[in-house]
Amino acid sequence: MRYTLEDIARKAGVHLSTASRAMRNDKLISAETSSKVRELAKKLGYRPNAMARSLANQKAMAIEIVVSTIPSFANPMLVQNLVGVYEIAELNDYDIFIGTSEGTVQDWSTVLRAFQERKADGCLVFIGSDDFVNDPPDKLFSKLLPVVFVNNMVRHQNTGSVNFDNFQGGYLATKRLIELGHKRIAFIGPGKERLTRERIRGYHRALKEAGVKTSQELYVERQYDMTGENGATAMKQLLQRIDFTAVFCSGDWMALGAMEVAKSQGLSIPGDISFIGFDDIHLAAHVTPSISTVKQDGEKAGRIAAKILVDLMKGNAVPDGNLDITIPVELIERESIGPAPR
Amino acid sequence: MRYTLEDIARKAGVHLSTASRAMRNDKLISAETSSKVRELAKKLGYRPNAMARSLANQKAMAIEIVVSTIPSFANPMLVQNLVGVYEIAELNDYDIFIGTSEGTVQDWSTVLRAFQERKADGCLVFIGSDDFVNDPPDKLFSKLLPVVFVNNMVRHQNTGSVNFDNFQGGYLATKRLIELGHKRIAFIGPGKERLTRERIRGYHRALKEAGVKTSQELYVERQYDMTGENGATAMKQLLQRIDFTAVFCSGDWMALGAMEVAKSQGLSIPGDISFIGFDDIHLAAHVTPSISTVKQDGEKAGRIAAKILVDLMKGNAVPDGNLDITIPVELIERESIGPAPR
DNA sequence: GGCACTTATGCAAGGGTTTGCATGGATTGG
DNA sequence: CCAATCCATGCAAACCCTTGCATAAGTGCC
Repeated sequence: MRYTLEDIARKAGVHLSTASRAMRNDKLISAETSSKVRELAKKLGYRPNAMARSLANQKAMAIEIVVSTIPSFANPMLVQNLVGVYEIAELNDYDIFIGTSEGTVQDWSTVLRAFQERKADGCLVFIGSDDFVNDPPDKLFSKLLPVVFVNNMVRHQNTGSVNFDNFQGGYLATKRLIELGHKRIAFIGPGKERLTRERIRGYHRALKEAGVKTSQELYVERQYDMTGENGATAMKQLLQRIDFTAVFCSGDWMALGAMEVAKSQGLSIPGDISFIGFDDIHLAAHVTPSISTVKQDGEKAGRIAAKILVDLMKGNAVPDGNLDITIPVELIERESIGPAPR
Repeated sequence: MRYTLEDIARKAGVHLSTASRAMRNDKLISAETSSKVRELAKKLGYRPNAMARSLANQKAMAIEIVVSTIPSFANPMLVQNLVGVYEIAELNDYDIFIGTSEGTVQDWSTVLRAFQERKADGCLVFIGSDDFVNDPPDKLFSKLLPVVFVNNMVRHQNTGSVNFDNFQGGYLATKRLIELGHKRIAFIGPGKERLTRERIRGYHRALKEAGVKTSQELYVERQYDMTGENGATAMKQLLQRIDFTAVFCSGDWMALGAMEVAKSQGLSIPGDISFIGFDDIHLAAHVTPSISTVKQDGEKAGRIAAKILVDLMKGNAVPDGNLDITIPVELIERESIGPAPR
């Protein structure tokens, strides 16, 4: 048997509205009545109907997590983010549900739908590609649905963003390679992602500072995800057309794929080529050789993003400076890098 | 501006209820009126309020995904499952949200809550541990909330399950090792998980069929997850106390961790020790040496589980035989196994 | 002891849909 | 031409909760 508030009220001998207030510990209700109602509710296992409550409150008490496609969850960084998000969501009584942009990168329909159907009070967007944000429909923002972007940025009303300091990451990694004597440093990554472009900026800055000439041939931009396969393909192209002594990969998976190719061609790591990745996925420390990388605190990013979103959803005033956050990164040195071969 | 059905009705010059039916293409409404209403709704961007609709229908049109903790998503098999689940959910207009059992394995509170608060019409449980199912509260099932278990099994009313043929997997893997001449084959896995226990059964069966004596010392059961760390720890214990030529690991991550330990101790794979894993995670093919493993079609499991759940939620009759499904597995041979050293 | 307050509770509208039943007009058949 | 039918639409209750306002009972004051 599932009880309704009315059942509880009747059995407790009070009015429906009194029971409602009692359940939420409203100070209007006497401590005596209040506890009587609450105990009865507890005994009967009563729980308020979330839909009715949402309807009355005009709050869904839910956050939509937007990813491009479900396999995105295979990205360990996203999982880390999620841990942080969940922590904050739970603390604030928000449920979390999943939406996809259905592959069509430019597709805002999920976000819009969540809002229009009032299934969520806000969205957390984990899509890094530019396409997604270049031309957000006015419809969306004019309606003031709170949205927080992770690894992306859209400045608008009711919008926040959380990004790692990708520029700094690219800079630190490249600088370290230069310190080790490398001059010809290749880059592999998906150029359509905002975060990769930032890393490239850091890469260029470090090269420029050191007076190392950059060459267009040293880039390989893959169109899409940072998968091992893409890393491997890019590596094969690089090996065919140019010589170099180090590779900076915009993602550990890509680094892993690229390293496999190098190994299979009999190259020694880091003897012949040094590799440096990005993300510090769990695996990076567990392969041979272990991968040097730029570490990002994914849980922290998730927590911050969720906090901003909660504030926006609750209508709390958030100082402009706290809406767009950049999180520092850290270089982790492991076996995959070494002095440049002479 | 967000419109309500009443707005649409007024502008279309019809009654609220007529508009409601028109939106759903009810045959009661004339084609003319119907299309007039629908076009107007489309033009104004009207979308029904999901909460109000849920309240009226007594359907949340949502599925809750229950995992033990968020980091479970780091398990690639779960992600594969999710791909399948999402496909079916979307097809049937169900939303998906995430719940955890909050670490306390025995905690059914999330599942109960989803049901009591009517936020979900059914649950998909991705928790393999026995604790979780040993003593499910009657409350739960007496209320007939549809639940489908993946990698676990609870036979009850309104309940389904999807499991891989773990027995067969354990059997095939072990048999292959035996064919390669191995006699002392160790096992590593979390014994509290139903799926691992099945694999152990298969392992024993193969040994028994071949007349190979099994030894208690060859097991190492780790309490919890199939992480690389646990695999490594177990491997260290094994190496200290006994000699063997092959290890069957109940999970590729464990195999990877165990292999790292072996390599770090100067053992050659598969020269000195053969390794075989389970799951065929993406990574298995990309490490050196690549890992032989038992492959499971995760997406298929997800799809089947979701289909069963949808049927249960909709009240469709499901023949008893279609409620508990076992999916075949396949042995994938890679570099990590070879003939037993003599 | 009447007045102004405070405190605890009840009343009823409102939130946006769905849906069984009633109604009114048009159509058919005898 | 009227009764019987049918079709399209309107009416109102129901889903379950929240909340501003009204009411009733209890307190203190002069």
